[in-house]
Amino acid sequence: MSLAPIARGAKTRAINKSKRRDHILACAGQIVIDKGYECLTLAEIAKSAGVTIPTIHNLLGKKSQIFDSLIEEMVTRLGIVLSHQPKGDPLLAMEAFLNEIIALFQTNEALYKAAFIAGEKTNQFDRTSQQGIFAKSLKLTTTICTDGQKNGYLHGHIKPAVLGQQIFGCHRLARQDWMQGHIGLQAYQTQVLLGTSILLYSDAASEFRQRLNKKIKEITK
Amino acid sequence: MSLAPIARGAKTRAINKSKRRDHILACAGQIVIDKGYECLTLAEIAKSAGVTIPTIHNLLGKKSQIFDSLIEEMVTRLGIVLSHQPKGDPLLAMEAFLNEIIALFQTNEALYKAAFIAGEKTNQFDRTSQQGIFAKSLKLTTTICTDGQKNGYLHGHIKPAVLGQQIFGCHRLARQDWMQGHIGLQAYQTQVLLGTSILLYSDAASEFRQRLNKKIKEITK
DNA sequence: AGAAAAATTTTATGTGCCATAAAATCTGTG
DNA sequence: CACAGATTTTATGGCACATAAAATTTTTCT
Repeated sequence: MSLAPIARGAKTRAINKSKRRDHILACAGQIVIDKGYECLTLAEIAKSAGVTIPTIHNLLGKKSQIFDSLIEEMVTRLGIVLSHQPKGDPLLAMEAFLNEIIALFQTNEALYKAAFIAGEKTNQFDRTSQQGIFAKSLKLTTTICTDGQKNGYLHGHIKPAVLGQQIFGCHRLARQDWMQGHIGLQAYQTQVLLGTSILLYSDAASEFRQRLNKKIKEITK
Repeated sequence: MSLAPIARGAKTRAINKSKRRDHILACAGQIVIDKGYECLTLAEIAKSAGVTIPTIHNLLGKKSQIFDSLIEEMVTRLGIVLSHQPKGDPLLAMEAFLNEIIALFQTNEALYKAAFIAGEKTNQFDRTSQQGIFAKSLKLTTTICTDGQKNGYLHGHIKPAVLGQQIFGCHRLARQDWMQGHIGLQAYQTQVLLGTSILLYSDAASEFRQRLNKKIKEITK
């Protein structure tokens, strides 16, 4: 009995496999964009990609793993946004952060929405992981509050960590509403900005407080 | 050709039908309590109720309608809580409101949780209806803020309607987290209370502000 | 009581979805 | 260009919801 034969052509095959995989994923993404999340069935993907269902299983694994893959890219892009350094007073920093997120979602609203829905269903957005977008977002809002205190914008009567978490909550709630189709990106933005302003207002030093009050009035007029 | 025959025994039948219906619903509820939401299949209900699947369809309609029925009672009870009149300063009123909700959910946590999940999936909690728990909750938090302003607890720099909505948001977000199993009822309560206190703090008059600050410190210590 | 009428339940069946084993096909390399 | 191994497909199964039509039960009326 000889040694097991060494696999030949492994590299080429791996490259091709990856290409086929990407093609199927692209089809899956397009289906979500065109027909919505609930139409993303294996049969639909198979038809669109010109393969059979078992091929999809073979290349991408279980259906939940298709979601995983779809989400992966989204998480990466979101991660980039979340690693930007905040600048200016807390309101400006929060606004910049928010605007970047909205702008990102606008590039492909349906797909991002679907990815979030899928991520929630499959518990993809590991809330406990320090690497996850959850932790990163929270860290960002908290950092802005901490800096805001250092630079005299906030009193610190309310701990920056607490304030940051509350503001992060505004983001989460608005995103939920958006994901579930109750509001659009425009309202998403407004809703978060209002909540953020009020929360900052609760701990703002006098001068900054004026600015926030003006902002709040402007939004709610 | 004579007249169509008049249905006989209609009343008795209706009563019995209702009983059978209730029995099946009770079984469905028990399944949710015992085995969780995802185990609530027609086959499971049928087995537990000692009937066949088509019988369930006959008595309760489509599966989504089973949820509707399960939710109905919950919404009624929640509606009762939501129609209680708030008393005392805004913090006390908000606390009373919150405590009633938590106490209610504690009576059968699994079932309430399942009902909320189902309600969200099937869009049961008509967000637009003035009769819905959504509108009622929002109205309650807003009323507390309005009263708080009248009685000098709040400045009114932030419109009571806006503040009420933000506080309502705290409830929604915490409930989401609870529904999705990320936090328990205890944390639910704490989270809402903290958010509420901070939001009230943002517009609180001097004396009340002290009280809120103490509360916030107490929760976040 | 017992037959007729109507409601109710069940049997049988269909559809849609995800999933996998085993057979058939294709691919890259020596 | 043949072969080894990777890849795809055919065939099949399981599970859940749903419904038509047959069988059964219940109620009422004589």
